[in-house]
Amino acid sequence: MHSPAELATQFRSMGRKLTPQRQLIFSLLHNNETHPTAENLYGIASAQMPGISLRTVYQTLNELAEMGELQLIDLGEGGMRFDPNIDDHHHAVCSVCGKIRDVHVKGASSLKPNDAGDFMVSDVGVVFRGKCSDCESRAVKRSPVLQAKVSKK
Amino acid sequence: MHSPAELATQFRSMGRKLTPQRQLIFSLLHNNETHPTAENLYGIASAQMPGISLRTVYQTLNELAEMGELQLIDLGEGGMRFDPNIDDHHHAVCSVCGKIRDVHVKGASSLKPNDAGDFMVSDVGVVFRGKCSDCESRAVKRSPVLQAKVSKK
DNA sequence: TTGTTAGTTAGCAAGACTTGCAAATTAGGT
DNA sequence: ACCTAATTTGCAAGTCTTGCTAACTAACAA
Repeated sequence: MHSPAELATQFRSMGRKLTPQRQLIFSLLHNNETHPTAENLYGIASAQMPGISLRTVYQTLNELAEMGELQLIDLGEGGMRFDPNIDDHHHAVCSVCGKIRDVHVKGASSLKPNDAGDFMVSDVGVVFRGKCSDCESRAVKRSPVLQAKVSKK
Repeated sequence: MHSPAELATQFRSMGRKLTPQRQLIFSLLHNNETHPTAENLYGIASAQMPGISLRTVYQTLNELAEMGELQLIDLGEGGMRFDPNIDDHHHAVCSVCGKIRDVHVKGASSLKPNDAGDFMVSDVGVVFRGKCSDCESRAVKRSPVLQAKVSKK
């Protein structure tokens, strides 16, 4: 996603208005790596601008997506996630905490479907599922063995 | 997915009943490569068994998914798709006709996230988006150039 | 065959997420 | 300060899926 300032210019050049709501949403998305849902953003936005509506958040997100400023991610968990990172990247999803990380994948763009006739690939998406380092270390700390050690004190 | 007969045995060995509804759904899924939605299956099932409920279709699909007999695919198009193919495979989605094809991808399982710390990968999913051969050839047949040729007759 | 009962089904209500709509509001130019 | 088209709100509605429960039935035993 471009910077809030650049987006502002772009919106105006399209004959669209630069409302405080839009500015707020631009700023909340800028450098945001949390892959928020619309509801997530609405929660944060409400704190800074009481009265902003969820409808407006959705609307602005859709506009940005149409402009190619956001990547939409649907992991089948009941809500779309919005990613302002539009680099060529992929995602790693922790099945414990649910967090999504942006990851780069060497060789991803040269992957090819082996048996799909003459399918013309225009985009490749890779999703890794597994356990992130935070959850892994937390699991170790709470493992039965270690807990036994602790409780012997 | 295992064969309907094998699923029947498996269900019974779990103390579950082999109802006509389940048998029908097993048969509709067997060798089904259309990646149907619950609604799709309900439509076909209703034709053969008027009165079967959509609720039952969902229920059976969820049971099969929990048993690891189905793969769930969510492409962010507003409905889960069910895939009885549980081989190690991936998907190619045509952005014109929406059809999903099962594809094998050489090297997919050795892909690694480059910058996600110590993320422990347990599963990798690849989705190709593009245009399938059917839609490609259809586009050629209807191209302006060819249409001009045809209209000159 | 009949009886028993735990597992299933059907149908509807409700929940989660997202969009349509129309009235009220407002940014940006005159 | 005024106009007007764009935007925001709030609510209703749409889509997909699940919760709930009364009615039903497969499976087993006598």
